[in-house]
Amino acid sequence: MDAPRNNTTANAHVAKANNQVAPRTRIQEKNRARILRAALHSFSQYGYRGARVDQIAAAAGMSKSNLLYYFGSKSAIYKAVLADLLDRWLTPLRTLDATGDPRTELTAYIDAKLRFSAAEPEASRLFANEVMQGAPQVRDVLEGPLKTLVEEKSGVLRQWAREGKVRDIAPVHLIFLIWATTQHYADFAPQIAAITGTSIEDDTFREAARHTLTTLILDGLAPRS
Amino acid sequence: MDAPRNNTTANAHVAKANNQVAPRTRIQEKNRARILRAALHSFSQYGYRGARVDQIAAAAGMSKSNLLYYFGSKSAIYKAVLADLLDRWLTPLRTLDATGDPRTELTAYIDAKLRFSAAEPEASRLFANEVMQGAPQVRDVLEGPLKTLVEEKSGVLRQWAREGKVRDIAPVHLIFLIWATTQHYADFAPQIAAITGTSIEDDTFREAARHTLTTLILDGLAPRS
DNA sequence: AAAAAACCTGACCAAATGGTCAAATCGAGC
DNA sequence: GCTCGATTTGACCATTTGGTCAGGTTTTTT
Repeated sequence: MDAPRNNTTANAHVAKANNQVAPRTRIQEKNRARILRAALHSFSQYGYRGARVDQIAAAAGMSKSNLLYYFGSKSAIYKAVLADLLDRWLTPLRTLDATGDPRTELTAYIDAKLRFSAAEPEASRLFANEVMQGAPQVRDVLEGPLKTLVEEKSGVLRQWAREGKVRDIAPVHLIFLIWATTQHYADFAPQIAAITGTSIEDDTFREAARHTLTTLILDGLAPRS
Repeated sequence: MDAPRNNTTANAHVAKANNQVAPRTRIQEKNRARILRAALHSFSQYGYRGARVDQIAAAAGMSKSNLLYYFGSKSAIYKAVLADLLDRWLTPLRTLDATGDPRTELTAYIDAKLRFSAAEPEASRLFANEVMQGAPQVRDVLEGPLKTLVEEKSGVLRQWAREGKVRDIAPVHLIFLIWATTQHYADFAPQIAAITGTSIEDDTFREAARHTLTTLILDGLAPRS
């Protein structure tokens, strides 16, 4: 994808602001937020290639030119949306605590992931899309911080196993199972709606999913007698 | 998406053949197969909108014009690929047998799904893509045959529960769990590669996934004492 | 209230994209 | 080797798409 466009005199300040965390003005703050929201919607539904800049602009309620005033290019919008998203996606796993009780910790983790799927299904889908397309933008995050984090939490599970608190199963596959199942409710929402008539955004349904998942996982993990 | 194009005199025979199961000639058979293979590759990686007709043609080793001679439009190719795929995707669940032993049946089902992810990761990704975009082409299949099938197999699980063979958990969520986990290995292959350095196509890795999954699920499903 | 900076737009452009078509080539049956 | 339908292609087209730009309007600063 493209490098950010050359800074013309007209908007050098914005191009600079794009790479900063905090927007300069109230208007920038508002418009950047609206763009990111609209872009998340489009990118999550159509993927990078399939999303259309003018559609994002329309959804954000502004002209395409104005959108490109804030983000110099399509790929710049995409990268901004993705950066915004990664942290929220990664956070729940970080909180898994080795000193806590496995049942409590895993229950909390599964619940957090299910809530994320319910609260931000589009974020989940965008992440899925990016990864499915070979993770061109986030590969370094996957190979770096995420890999490290998974190795660390695998260590937690192995430690629990040594302490006899859980069974000795392959930790990465358990982590994949939790990711897969919790994200499935967001990523495959249309399929789930077609079959069950409801969605993970419905509290009752989410509670049923949570209950079934935690039951299966925790009892499957319970040490054999 | 578009309706198939009008049959011009030049290729009415092909337009007709497109809707038939069997191609007329050896050349048609070969070229249609090459197109479908190339199209699966592109659509699974970029989604419907993101895929490019000329790219598919190049990957199939023919001119764009020639590709459009066999399939009159982009959406016609897409529909053909998807139709090709649906059956293979649905088959494993159909074989789940109420009269069999739950452990045997579920193990076989999980294994079949994992093998599908390993053998046809692109098919799995294309299906994921289609569903994530709201299942515009396959919604009727999801709401019809798939829903019926899921309800039938939910009945099987409930029956096993009544017979005391498995615990009484919400059947659909168990089915979703198996779908999610097994497809995850195909759909999120780049993420899995980044973390583990291998993929579900590797026999050893698939065996580890199979073992962890079946262990957790079967023991999680074992009746409480 | 000026001046400066930030914000916004419509007109415009080059490249890409899905698709058409007339004409050339191929290949099996006679 | 001729014929006729099947196959293949390159030239071409209309539309879409990401992006630019000159200039106008609004907001902030002084």
